[in-house]
Amino acid sequence: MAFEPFLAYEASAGSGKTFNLVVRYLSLLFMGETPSSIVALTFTNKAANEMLERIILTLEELPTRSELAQISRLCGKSEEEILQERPKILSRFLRSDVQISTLDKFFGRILRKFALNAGLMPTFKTVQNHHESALLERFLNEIEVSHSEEALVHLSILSDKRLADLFSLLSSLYSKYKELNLDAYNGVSVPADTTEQAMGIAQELSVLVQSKGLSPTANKAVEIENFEALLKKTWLVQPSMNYWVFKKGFEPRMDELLHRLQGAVAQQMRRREVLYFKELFLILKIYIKSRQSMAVQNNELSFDDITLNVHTLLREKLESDFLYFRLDSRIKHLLLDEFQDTSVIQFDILRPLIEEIRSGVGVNEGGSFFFVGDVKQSIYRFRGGVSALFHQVAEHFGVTLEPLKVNYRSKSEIVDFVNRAFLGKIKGYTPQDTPAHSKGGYVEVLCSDELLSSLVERVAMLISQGVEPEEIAILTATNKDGSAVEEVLSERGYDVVTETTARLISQRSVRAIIEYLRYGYFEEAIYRSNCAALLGVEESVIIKEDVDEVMSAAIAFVRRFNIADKSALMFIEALRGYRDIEQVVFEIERLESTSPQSDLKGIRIMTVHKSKGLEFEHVIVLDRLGKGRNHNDPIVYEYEGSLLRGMHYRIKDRQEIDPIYAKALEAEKRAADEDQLNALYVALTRAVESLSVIAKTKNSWFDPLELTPAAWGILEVKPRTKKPPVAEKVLHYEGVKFGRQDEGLRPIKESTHDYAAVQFGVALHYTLEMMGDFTPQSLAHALESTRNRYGAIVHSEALGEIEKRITHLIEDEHFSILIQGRYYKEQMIRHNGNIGVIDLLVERNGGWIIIDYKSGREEEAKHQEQIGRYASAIQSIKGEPVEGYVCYLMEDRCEWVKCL
DNA sequence: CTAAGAATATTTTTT
DNA sequence: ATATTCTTAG
Repeated sequence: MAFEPFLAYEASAGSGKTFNLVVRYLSLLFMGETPSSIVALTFTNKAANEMLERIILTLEELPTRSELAQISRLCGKSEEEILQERPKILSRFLRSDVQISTLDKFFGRILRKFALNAGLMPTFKTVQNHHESALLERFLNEIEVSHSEEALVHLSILSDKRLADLFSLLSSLYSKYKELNLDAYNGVSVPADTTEQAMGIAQELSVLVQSKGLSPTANKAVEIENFEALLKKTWLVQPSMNYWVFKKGFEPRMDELLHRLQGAVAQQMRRREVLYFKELFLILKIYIKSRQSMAVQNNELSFDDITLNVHTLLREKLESDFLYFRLDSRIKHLLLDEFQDTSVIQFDILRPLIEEIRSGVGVNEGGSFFFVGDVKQSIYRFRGGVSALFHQVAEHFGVTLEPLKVNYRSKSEIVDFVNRAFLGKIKGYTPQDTPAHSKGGYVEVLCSDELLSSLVERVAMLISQGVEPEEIAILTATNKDGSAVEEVLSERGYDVVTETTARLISQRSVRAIIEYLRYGYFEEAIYRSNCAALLGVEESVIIKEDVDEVMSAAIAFVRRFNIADKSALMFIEALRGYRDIEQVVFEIERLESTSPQSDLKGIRIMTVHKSKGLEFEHVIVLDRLGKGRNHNDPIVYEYEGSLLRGMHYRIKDRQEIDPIYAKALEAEKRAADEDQLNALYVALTRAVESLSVIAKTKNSWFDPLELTPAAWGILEVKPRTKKPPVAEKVLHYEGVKFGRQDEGLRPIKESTHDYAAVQFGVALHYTLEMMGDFTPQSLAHALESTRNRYGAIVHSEALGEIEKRITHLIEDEHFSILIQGRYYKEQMIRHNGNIGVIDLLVERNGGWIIIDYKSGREEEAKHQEQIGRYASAIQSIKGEPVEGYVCYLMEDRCEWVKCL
């Protein structure tokens, strides 16, 4: 098998996608390519980190890894040759600017580089949401300036929507505005108004029906006051009047009139549609403008803003020659993971890059393009993911497409079950094979109307069989379901780990505080009712109080109702960052913090979407606790492959009288059903050893699979494997940064429950990390970044405090002596399988100095132990003397503790 | 037993 | 916005 430069794998669940990505990546390295010429992109940070780790681990353990043979075959070198080159390759990899990241980070990096070309500041901050009220204000201002008030009002009346609903529609349209032709309706003439005509026909029909001497019900049914009332009639959308109370007096003339009436109504609906889109696109243009000027003014960009700006920059603004020269003429190899989730815009940004590679001329000679994905696991359509791209791109670029058919993850009973469940349901489903050694496994399907108690039962059963809680994962349809499961399991004394994405402000206790503060500020009863409902108390118990002192009002409230959980405490800390009550009530919805995670050990609970790409020994998939989905997008999008072909205005029952619309609606329904099926596929393919499906008896999420309660195989529990102490393995990264401390590499200790202190520590480290060197100038610069990033959480006194403490450090004599030499910041080391970060590592005269900053002395022993571990790690790889220091950045001075 | 119409309950997934 | 439940007429 020779190296195929243009290759894609259709990788079903568990078929070794990461394995193949790693083999591909390493083969490129062993073929002599530099790490910086290879860009590998995934969708989640988790996946990016995993890939990086796997690459390093594989390189480390290459002699014993199964990847070795594959790599050898791919790059046409003998295994001996490869092993011989390994140390050189490893060391080069570790020294390089490795480009393994998420698409969003990659785009963010490009945009920063070219920020000035895009009319942005390179220091822009990435935010989840824009400041909604400010954006609305700006938008209305633009509306006024462009004299479009009338259009806005008209649009609002046409669609019978409030401004707030229109506004959220606009923000969802914004992310795909590049796919729309905003001028599509410019020359379209508005169909003539047919209300009169329709009313005339309706009148005629009414007279005809009433002449038949039918029942009062029939006569009443054809009584029509106005056009709006006509639209509400059920008979209007029937194929014939020969039914129900009318059939007694039916004559063909009635249907003739009915069909003419339907034609007139359909045209009226089309008229509404044209009017709607004309106004909507006009307004959307204004929205886009205000959104962009808002981004520039606040120096804040959302993920959408970044992607769209990069697109504009790369596809519209810059000469491509100039661009690629500056962007990175070095990008020679592109590896894309989870390709089925790529959006049209995202791919359009990458397209020229692939075309360059495909051209194969000049610097691009010998380039390659590789992607993996599985259209069966495409579940991000709502976010713009277009799975049709997968085959389209493969065909367009002449990419060899190969299926990976063997499932290495799940035991055979599970694979067989999944094959049975999805064969004939997912279009083109090919059953997966299992290797001989993964015989066995256990699957059960339960039907129950007491989902939660059945769940508890299953969990108890697994635990009683000797399964470790950490090996169990419960997958839910929604985050809300996840919280419900969490609640019921922790009530029974189980440890749980929730990985549902719960924003701090959506926690019950926090919401209650917010509603209370709003009640105090606005004095409107609705907030009191909300608050009382959240707390489950009588409304009269909520008393309006002065909330000008936000913090103390919130603290008093929390004490009174005894709701001081972790989230509430963290929220109160976050309130510190707000100027006054006004800022709190108007801006709190933007607070981005997430609620603190529960303990690290326990049963894992997450949504199916979150579980994608992960695997667990024992999986329980729980039916949705609430009702099924409900789309309320007023627009029906019509796709042809990856191309947005048309948009239709959603009107109730329109499909009955408008075949074109019916077709679009049908296609949309099919896509939605497919999404649901794909989500189920993801859910059922996470398990290694056992899988339990707990389904409702009616309106089940699993209905499309037509499952019947049964069990297959035997539940086998692996004997408790005490992890043998792994031989100390260390690895030292040089000059590479793989993320920030606050992004999960350093678990934040919460033992003190002092969130202010935690936040302070994080901000302090961030500032130190942002400093180019240890001068007052770079401190000032770094503080600016910190203010941008943590301004909402860390109050300004704390920033002053950070400045003071770091100034002590810069001026510290001992420090200036210690850092004489080459120093590396934020060095990552792998240590017994864990990744650690050394704040500052100094290389001097054939020796090393490790410095770790701390903001408090609470856990001194732990700090020293940690430094000790890092030191022995460095010592064992470098074989050179190492000194370790903990540097306590105190309010008035630096204190040094030498370890080792 | 069937269908209309009113009243009522319930209503995602995330980088 | 839609699914479900209830009432009513035939």
